[in-house]
Amino acid sequence: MPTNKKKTQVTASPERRRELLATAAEVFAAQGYNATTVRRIADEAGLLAGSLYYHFDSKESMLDEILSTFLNELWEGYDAVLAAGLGPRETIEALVTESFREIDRHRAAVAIYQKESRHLAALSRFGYLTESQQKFEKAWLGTLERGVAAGAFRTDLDIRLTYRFVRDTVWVAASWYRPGGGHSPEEIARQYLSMVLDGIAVRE
Amino acid sequence: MPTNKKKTQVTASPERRRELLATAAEVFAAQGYNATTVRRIADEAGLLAGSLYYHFDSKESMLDEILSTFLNELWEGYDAVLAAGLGPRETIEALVTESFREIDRHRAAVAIYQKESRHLAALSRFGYLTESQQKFEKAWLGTLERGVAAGAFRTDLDIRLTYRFVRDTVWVAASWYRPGGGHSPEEIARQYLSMVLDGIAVRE
DNA sequence: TAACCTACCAAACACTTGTTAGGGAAGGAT
DNA sequence: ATCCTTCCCTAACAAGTGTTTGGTAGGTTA
Repeated sequence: MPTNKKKTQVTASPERRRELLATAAEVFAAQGYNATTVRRIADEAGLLAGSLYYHFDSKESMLDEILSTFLNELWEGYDAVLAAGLGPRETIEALVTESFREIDRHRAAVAIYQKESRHLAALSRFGYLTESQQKFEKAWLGTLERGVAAGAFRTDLDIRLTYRFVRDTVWVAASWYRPGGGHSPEEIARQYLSMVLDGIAVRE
Repeated sequence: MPTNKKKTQVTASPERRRELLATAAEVFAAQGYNATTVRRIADEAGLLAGSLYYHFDSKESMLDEILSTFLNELWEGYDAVLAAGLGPRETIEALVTESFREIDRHRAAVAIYQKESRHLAALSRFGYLTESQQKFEKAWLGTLERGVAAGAFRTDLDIRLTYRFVRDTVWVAASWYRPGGGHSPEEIARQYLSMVLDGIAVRE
């Protein structure tokens, strides 16, 4: 026998899995996870509800795979940035740019993450969400603190407020961003960084 | 007979209604509307599921009342600001401050609004959500354009991107804000405005 | 040809959901 | 003492939920 697989799904082509997960992610993002029925996903994918269980253990495991795949890719990019040894301002710029690239690639997953991660974190299966969020906070807050110490960022701001500000401004973009909509991720990142770093008011 | 009331709920004290709506809003905000069962709300309020239908027509009408009450109060404040004839920068400052006050007063409703408004807007019953959103965009975008024309705001930014940026930075605060948590709404508004207007970077 | 594997369907299962109907206890008004 | 109003409970309903079981068409392999 080959290497032990999951219980239900004995054999399956990875391509078909990805297809189904993509449509599932789209529906989850549009309707919300709980409001989405397994039959709706099947409809959208062109098969019947029960047939999904040939590919996946459960509705929850679909969500799990969508989110963990996204987070893994995200941290690949983040870790590369954090390991590059850049200065605080350049690190922030690189993190923001990388974030918008991830939104471009995984906008459905990001939207789901934002809507559901809070109450999903309560389930032990999704414990990695809390881990990721802590690692995230450590990276961003640490960089901001480095920047304040190095004189790159203002000292008169509450640093935790600043952190939440920067974090939120980046990720809520997933709620309105549509790929191929005039602005490239890099272009959006540039404008966002310009606003966050220098403000929208005219200098005297 | 007294003035005609709704179908089911013949008589009821407005105070009790508000109590129940408050706990319902809290649960909706924490778990999401669809993930919240009517039994869970009843549990939290200390009565049984069926008893809620003495006070309300349906689960949906609870949500409706929560959101419309919030939006009515919000527009009371906004309209006052917009009618004051302030300059663009002062208008933005006043709108942001007012927004944080509303988050302070209706944080549960705001959280619900953010999570659910997108797909609720599809239902004709919640058509006022779309109306409100359009009015909202008109007010903010208009003020920003006025500011650009008057030389108060930068001209090199995409104005719609700026609008979404300012809008989102304000309202996502509802996801982490907790009343009585050190910062007053006015204090948070001051810091947010400082970041949005002048940026977080140190000036040369 | 026969055996096998992949990917699906058809039909049902147990359970949860929002909602309703009828009743009753407490208390004020008559 | 009787009635009425307010507020809740008990008990059930029908529809919709995620999931399972057994079967099967069509291609690949032996």
